[in-house]
Amino acid sequence: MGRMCDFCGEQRSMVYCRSDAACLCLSCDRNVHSANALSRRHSRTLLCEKCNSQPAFVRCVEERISLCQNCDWMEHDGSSLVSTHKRLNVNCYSGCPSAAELSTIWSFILDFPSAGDSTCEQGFGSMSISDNSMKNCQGRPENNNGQDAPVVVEVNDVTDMDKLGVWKGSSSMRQLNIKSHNVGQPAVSATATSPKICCARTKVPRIGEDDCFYEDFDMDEVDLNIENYEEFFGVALNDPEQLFEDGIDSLFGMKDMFGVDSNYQSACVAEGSSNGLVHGLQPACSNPASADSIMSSKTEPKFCLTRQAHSSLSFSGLTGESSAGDYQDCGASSMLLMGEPPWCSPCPESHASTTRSSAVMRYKEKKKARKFEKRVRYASRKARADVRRRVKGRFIKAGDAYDYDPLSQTRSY
DNA sequence: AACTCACATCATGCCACAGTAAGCA
DNA sequence: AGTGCTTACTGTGGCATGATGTGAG
Repeated sequence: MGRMCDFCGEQRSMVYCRSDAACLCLSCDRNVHSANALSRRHSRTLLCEKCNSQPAFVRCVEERISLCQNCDWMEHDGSSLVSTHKRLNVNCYSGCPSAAELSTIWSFILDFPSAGDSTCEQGFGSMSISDNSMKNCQGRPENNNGQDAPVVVEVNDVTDMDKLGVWKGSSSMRQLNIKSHNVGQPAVSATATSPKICCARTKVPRIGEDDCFYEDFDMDEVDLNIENYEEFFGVALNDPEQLFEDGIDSLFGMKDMFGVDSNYQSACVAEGSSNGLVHGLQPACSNPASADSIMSSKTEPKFCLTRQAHSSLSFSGLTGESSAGDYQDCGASSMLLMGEPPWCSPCPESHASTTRSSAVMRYKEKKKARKFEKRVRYASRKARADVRRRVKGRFIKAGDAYDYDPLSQTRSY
């Protein structure tokens, strides 16, 4: 018996909404996400049928089960016979697709239950699958290497790819590639559009900050503003009290500059926090020398010292007895599996200053554009707030005159 | 260099009300 | 221990407002 719908509590949940962090049955999914234009944009996907708590990542054809990244990893570990199972990407969707459209998105589910009427409430109408509202949740290009991926995401150009979050190189993708699973390789070369720092041979895609897989990660819970990149690039730091935390920030600042997903940063810091990593000056990483590495990187700022500290952090996120699920949304695993971090390749000295300035510039741009989305803890409250009428932004009593109605954008006076 | 001003950005509080937790019988 | 009721608290989004930061003169 699967998990019950978080909204009605009566039907078995089938889809997972990341924005709401909620598991919903198809009926409630339609009801909740037809409430207004914003909720219609929520990206949803199948619910993992094994853990019933995470968004599905792939569909195992042999086992006829949808799995999240963690469960997929455990089920199809390379050492096991089932690692050869054929698996299909599970796509995200938004809007209010009909049962038929959902069947198209997830064509591998033959017994797809009907969700009832296909038309959205409030006359919104269903959103066409072809309108780019549907996207690959893992940011993977579809249907490559002859894999019969359920839906082909049409991308007009590179810009559109970025907008869609298509092939932004999520950790999940890289893990599958590395493990040589049956899930396809990217048809679109990431190197064509992905900026890299003096490591042209690296074929690692840039990790997108807007990767939908992480979109509801709560950045508010951990203050991760990176303010110390200047120091990292050459200004000595004299305050040992601040040294370690700034080192963490700077590390992540480096990561951020080179395009690594900010959620990796937050996830790893969160993980570190749970281990007393951030708040105490405990050794940040699995080996005691790691913190010292960070320290030394501060007093003698060089790129390769950053790498040293980085790899230590990666290990801290992956070693030990922790469940792999703890890192499911953390790019750390892939970062580790990729081996050499892309920015650590030896660079000709003549390019160093150019590289650094461009990295700083890109980092600043990215920092400027960064979004700190908050996590919605109670989807039902959000749903109500989304449709509640207001006067100057304030909620009003039911029946009172209003100046803003999220549903109709009209005024009562 | 110090100051003022204008503008931009950020943080906070407010509102109604359903849901939740705690306390009590 | 379990049940039912009451009460207090929480969280949700858009807007207004004050605080803060920044650059020009």
